[in-house]
Amino acid sequence: MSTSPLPKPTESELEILQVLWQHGPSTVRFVNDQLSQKREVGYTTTLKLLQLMLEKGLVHRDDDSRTHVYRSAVRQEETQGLLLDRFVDTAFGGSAMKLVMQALGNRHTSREELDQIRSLLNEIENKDDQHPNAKD
Amino acid sequence: MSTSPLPKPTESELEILQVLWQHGPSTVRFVNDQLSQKREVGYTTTLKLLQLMLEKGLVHRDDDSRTHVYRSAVRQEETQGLLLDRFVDTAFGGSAMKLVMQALGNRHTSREELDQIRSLLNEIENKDDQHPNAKD
DNA sequence: CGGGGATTACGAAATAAATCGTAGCATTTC
DNA sequence: GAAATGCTACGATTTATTTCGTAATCCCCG
Repeated sequence: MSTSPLPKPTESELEILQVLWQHGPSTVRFVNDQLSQKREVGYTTTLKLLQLMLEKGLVHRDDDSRTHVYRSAVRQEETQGLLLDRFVDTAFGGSAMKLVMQALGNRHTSREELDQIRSLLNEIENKDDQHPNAKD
Repeated sequence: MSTSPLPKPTESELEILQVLWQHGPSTVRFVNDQLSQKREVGYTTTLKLLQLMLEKGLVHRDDDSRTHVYRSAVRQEETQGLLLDRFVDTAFGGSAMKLVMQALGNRHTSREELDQIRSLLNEIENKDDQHPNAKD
């Protein structure tokens, strides 16, 4: 019943996943071009990373054609949730609350966003009341 | 204006900082005992880490007495803010909003906590009104 | 005093992550 | 059909981090 081993991506792997999440299935060339916009990175470096990610099960690969196409094997929300867990733990001593407070307090948040959060809060409160279980 | 280089602590260093933040200035022995409650870790490992952190400027050391006492040289909120920035960037593609939403959505949040956030939201909104403090 | 226990200093091994060079194969091009 | 081009495979190196062994030193207790 392994829902999914869900290996923990490193920072570089995360960068790649961002590209795949944002642009969909991509070639090594494309991913590398994207990464290169932010910083210098060799083609084979990106290639190697993607190969490692394939082994880890972080991505799938379509190698029908000579030029392989990679796509994310993990869902964005799920992965981010996982990382969030780890981060809350290591950086905030386990208190998600503190993290949220800090995230809200530290940076500028528009009124729109504030309202957005408010409705989320209400949703949570309601859902919590009715079906502690119903997800989705 | 360079507030301070503020070196980025690694995960292990973070663990130690948590101890120092939580318990105040401590001996190597104490820090090691605390860490050992979570996982096996050798005494000299902790010692070495603290020494490295001293060099990096992450901690101060009082070596008046033979048994040195270390204390954090960085403030908790500041450090956490720094890490949060980086994390938002690498894991959430820069959207702090998404992070907050996910943090709230994914885990159980008590009504009390929800209320806590609500008041924070109000505070922010008010403050924002009065002092359009262009922070950048 | 003198030994045992604890502490620091330091070097270096073990591990993890990222980067790249080179070789080899396939496809295109002339 | 041979050279040029572009791609993958793979090993090796580099860099960062964590871990620990050993030696020197100090302090307390008998």
